[in-house]
Amino acid sequence: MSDSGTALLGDAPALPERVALLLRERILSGGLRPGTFLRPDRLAVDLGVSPTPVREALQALRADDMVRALPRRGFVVAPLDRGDVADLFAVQAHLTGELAARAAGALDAGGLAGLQGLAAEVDALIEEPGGEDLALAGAEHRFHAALNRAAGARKLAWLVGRAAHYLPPRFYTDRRAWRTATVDAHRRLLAALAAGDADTARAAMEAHVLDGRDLLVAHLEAVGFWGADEH
Amino acid sequence: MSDSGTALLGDAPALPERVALLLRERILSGGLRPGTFLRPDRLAVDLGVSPTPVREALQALRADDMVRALPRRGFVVAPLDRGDVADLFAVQAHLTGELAARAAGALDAGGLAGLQGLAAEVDALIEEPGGEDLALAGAEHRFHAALNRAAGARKLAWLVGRAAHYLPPRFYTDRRAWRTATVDAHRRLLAALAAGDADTARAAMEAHVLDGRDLLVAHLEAVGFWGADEH
DNA sequence: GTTGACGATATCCTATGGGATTTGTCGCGA
DNA sequence: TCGCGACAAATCCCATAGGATATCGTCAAC
Repeated sequence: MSDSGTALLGDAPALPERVALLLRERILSGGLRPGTFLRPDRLAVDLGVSPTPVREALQALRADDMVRALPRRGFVVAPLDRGDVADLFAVQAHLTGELAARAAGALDAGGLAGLQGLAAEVDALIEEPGGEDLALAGAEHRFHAALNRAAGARKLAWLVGRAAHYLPPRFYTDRRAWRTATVDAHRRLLAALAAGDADTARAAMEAHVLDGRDLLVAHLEAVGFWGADEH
Repeated sequence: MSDSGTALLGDAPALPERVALLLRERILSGGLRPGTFLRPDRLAVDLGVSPTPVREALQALRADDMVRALPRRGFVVAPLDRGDVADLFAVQAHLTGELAARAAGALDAGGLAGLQGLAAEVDALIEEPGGEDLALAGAEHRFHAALNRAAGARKLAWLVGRAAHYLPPRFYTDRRAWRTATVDAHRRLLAALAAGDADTARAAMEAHVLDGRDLLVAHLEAVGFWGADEH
């Protein structure tokens, strides 16, 4: 907090959101293990920001159930076991599948063309091996957002977005397996949407989400997230 | 900011949470219609608190998708139509039912006795016609929380808690129909739990949640929440 | 009538400080 | 020696003030 304010962060979106993103990554990277205590004021000085945006970021993490508030005592990183991840992605797959199925029934020609364009952007970025992770993640996000908008179910899309915070970009964008699986999933999904086949769209989307789950689980295993559990 | 700080609020839980509760009630009561703009600083002076807890409360509402943030322009009350409510409670019923089913399989004698005790507290408060709404809502909450704990699915319980913010206490505790339906639902649920009958427990709980949905819908109709929609 | 720039307003964040509560330690008594 | 109560330190929670930046309304110019 000596010289220039934001020290180790970029400066594109709002500050609380960037802090929340950083904390989410630290938690899922194993840097902050479940049970770790977080002191807001200390975090603020460590990150080089003031307490206000840190407070807000911790509130956001609390809404994701990634930290829990201990009144007058700070925050703790919430527990997360294999069962939790399984539950989370089971719901995620179900809801995302439902959204895809609804989109299949509600999509007009223009909407379909728009989705195809977004999918093409994603595919193009996937093909580039040295591509920007952030650009790829952004394109993927826009694709899903457009699909959800087409489905016309705001609250379902909201729930999906909540749970999606458990799968940050850098845990999948650089995985070769995910890249190949994704182009295939998008292809099958778009074919189903074009045909208005809700059931196939649902199935393709569910499979896509479960691919993401497998990636996250593999990552968590790799970093030893579960610690000394009974394996 | 003139004299004593907290002017029109109680003082039991944390301040941001109380502000969030108050805003949630205002929105679902029709006082703040979807599309209404909210200015954080103005809200702060109107409520007689500082901008800091208001910021945090609005962040919490944003996590519930009850308001949306417009960067540098404040917040808007999020849209909510009949389809949204239907979706929300369909998911809520499914997840709550799942939790009940798991509890049926995982409950030991002590846990069952504890739940029966909590249910008895709820029933006692329901019988008292002039009973305290807050006490009843608190007892009901503890009952469901204990059940969710017994089910051992943290993330499912978390998702249920998010969506539950759409059903504030005062929209159901004073409804006679809800009171009679609730004692019956609890009785059937406890019987199923005692017998370890997961399917019956699930069905009873789903019906219980859908009762709550019907109450909310009736309330929203009564206050003219939907406004000039095509009915 | 449309476009451009200017000033007012409000948000977002920083910085600081006080009040209240919890934690940790010490001393006392059993 | 062990349990218990009180004091001190640390920390959170919230209030307040102030500055940097983006948006909106207005007005002049083309």
